[in-house]
Amino acid sequence: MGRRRPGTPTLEEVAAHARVGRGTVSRVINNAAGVKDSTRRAVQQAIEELGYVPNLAARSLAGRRADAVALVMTEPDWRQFAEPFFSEIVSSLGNALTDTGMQLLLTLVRSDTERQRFLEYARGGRVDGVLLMSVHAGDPLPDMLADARLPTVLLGRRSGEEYVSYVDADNIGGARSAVSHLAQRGRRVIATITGPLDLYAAQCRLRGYEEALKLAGLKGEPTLVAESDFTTDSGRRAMAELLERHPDIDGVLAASDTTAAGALEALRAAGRRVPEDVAVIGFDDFPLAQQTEPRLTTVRQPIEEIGRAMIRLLLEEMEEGAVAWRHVILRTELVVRDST
Amino acid sequence: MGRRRPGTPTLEEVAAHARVGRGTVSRVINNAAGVKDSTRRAVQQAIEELGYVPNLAARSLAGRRADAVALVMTEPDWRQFAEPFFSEIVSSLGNALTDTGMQLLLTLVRSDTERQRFLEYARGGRVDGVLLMSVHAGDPLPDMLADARLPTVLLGRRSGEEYVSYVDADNIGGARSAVSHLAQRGRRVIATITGPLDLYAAQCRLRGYEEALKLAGLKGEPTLVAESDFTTDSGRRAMAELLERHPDIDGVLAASDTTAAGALEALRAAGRRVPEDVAVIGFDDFPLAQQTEPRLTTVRQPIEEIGRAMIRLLLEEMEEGAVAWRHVILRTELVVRDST
DNA sequence: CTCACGGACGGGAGCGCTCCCAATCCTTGG
DNA sequence: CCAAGGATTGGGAGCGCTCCCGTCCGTGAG
Repeated sequence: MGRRRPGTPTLEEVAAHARVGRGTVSRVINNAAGVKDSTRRAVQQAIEELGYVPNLAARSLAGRRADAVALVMTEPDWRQFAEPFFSEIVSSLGNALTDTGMQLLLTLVRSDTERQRFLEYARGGRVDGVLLMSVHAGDPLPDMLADARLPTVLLGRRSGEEYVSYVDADNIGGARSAVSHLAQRGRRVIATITGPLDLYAAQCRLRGYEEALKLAGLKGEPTLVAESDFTTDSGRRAMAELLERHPDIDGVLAASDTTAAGALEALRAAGRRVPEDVAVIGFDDFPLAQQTEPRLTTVRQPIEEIGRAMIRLLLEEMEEGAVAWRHVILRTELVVRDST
Repeated sequence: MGRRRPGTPTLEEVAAHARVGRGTVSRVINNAAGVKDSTRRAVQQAIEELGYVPNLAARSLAGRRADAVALVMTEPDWRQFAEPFFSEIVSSLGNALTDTGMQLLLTLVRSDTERQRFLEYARGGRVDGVLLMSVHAGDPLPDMLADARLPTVLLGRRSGEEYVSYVDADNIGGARSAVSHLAQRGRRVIATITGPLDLYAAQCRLRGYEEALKLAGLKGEPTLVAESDFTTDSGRRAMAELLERHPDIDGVLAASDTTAAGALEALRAAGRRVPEDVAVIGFDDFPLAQQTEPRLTTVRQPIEEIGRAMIRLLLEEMEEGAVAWRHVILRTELVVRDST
């Protein structure tokens, strides 16, 4: 396959055109110090005139870096692709990356073939580091990346025993404070709609729910727990199911705002008033949470900070060569609105 | 910044270890012909033992290709990120790319800075070609890419006068056949919920709607047209608005299945039966269309084929160096279900 | 006027791979 | 048994850039 692009001018040609040496042009391009102002201008003009664009492959080869990081989504995430969480995270990563000059590359890993290809890509040095979206329990990719000594940061963790670097929110604490809040408002039959339980984050939120029930001296029953997959639809279904099992429910913690939105619909359909009959709390604090009727009380995840923290950890690992793992757990915050 | 990864073995070292020449190892890696079987095995073993991974920067520099293509989403698309269309397209592109050995890289361009950075990335030779998601009217990126002589293929076009290569569905024909179908079933007051009209595709669907009305001898009124942004919510709102303006509406063409789903909700809320009182047609034929109540009659876009066609065009341009523009318009198909 | 010193600048030495031609090795046919 | 011809193989010549060291020039002190 002949994929060559037509002859772009090279550094050398720019140098000749500006009547300076190769090194000087390189210095100008990377705006390093130690170039007289007049020279710099001359070089810049030559670059302009020739329409020079640095060849990144050559730079990468000589400089031993790629100036790019990958954000990988593995198959199970893919179904969450449509959820706001995803686009919010991508945005925050993009923001955090802007002044490093690195490109953010999203890649999809849906099969073994694709995983293999991505590994070759990453190990081949096309990215300096890898960010992984919410990894699921058995995902082998993080370890493969760690084995390849590629700087890697997970969003969330696969279990309590995670060694690869990660940034996570305090899901247990968030869920606990939400449920405590419900209990304080006098709710006595509190149900929860969890996320997919192969996600550690979903497990943690469930644990926080259980802990808070115990603390409040309320009884927890398995029938008060329904699983969803974070979609509005599954939230609606789960809520309907819960209502059928426990018509006396007066409080619900949903695993995400999207799920909570579905729960609200189901409650409305069942003729329950929110918050009078049933109080509802979401999780995440997406913009969505302020558009529901009533506006949603929810547990805020600091998404912007999560993105910043991930990039910071990644840069640190790149700096020192992935010799240590760092874990950051960010505090969550209960945002009280009209649904409780 | 020191982003160097620890010393991976090089081709040369593999060659030494297998007691062959550099060229032979290269041949084995790229599994080119002309290597004795015994030699090939020896080399493969050496690769295995040393854990060799080819350095892609070097390959890229020497081979003048990147073995990667970018899929760019510009800001206005970003809001559609959450729509199923997007993930379906990405999937189909991924499928179409599997046996070319190229990596698919999604990149986000949300600002001028990011556009500039992406251009440097692409012009710097880090990708062999660029795919652009549904471009909006004034988007300058396609032309910038064309100027840089980068193989580029758009999904959809910006106007009827598009020169850059693109793959599009026959939106006019699809809308026309949908509305004709409504007319044949005896509907007389047919409204439409369009997509964002700065998208040419949305304009085309509107045009098809108008043409079909004329053909059926029905009157078209501006008040029968409402604009949406492809979301379920906006579909619901648009439908409510239309019903208010024309309580006698008996047929609706929505700009997408998502919008149609919103319309269905609004109709239900208004106490209209579908299809008895009002017939509804969607556009796209997403899985969603079979989950609504009633199941949606819709205009099918051949997404898998769109993906395949985009990749095919891109490969052709890469092959011959972007000397010609190709346009492919794929036929759409009316899928009749229960909503008409 | 001479000498030391520091800021600018030039260009050699790779980075690790692909391309390609020349050299070498085997076969096969006479 | 020998030569011709195809199958294999080795390795030189880059690809375009960064790194870094040595040179050159101007300046101020002696």
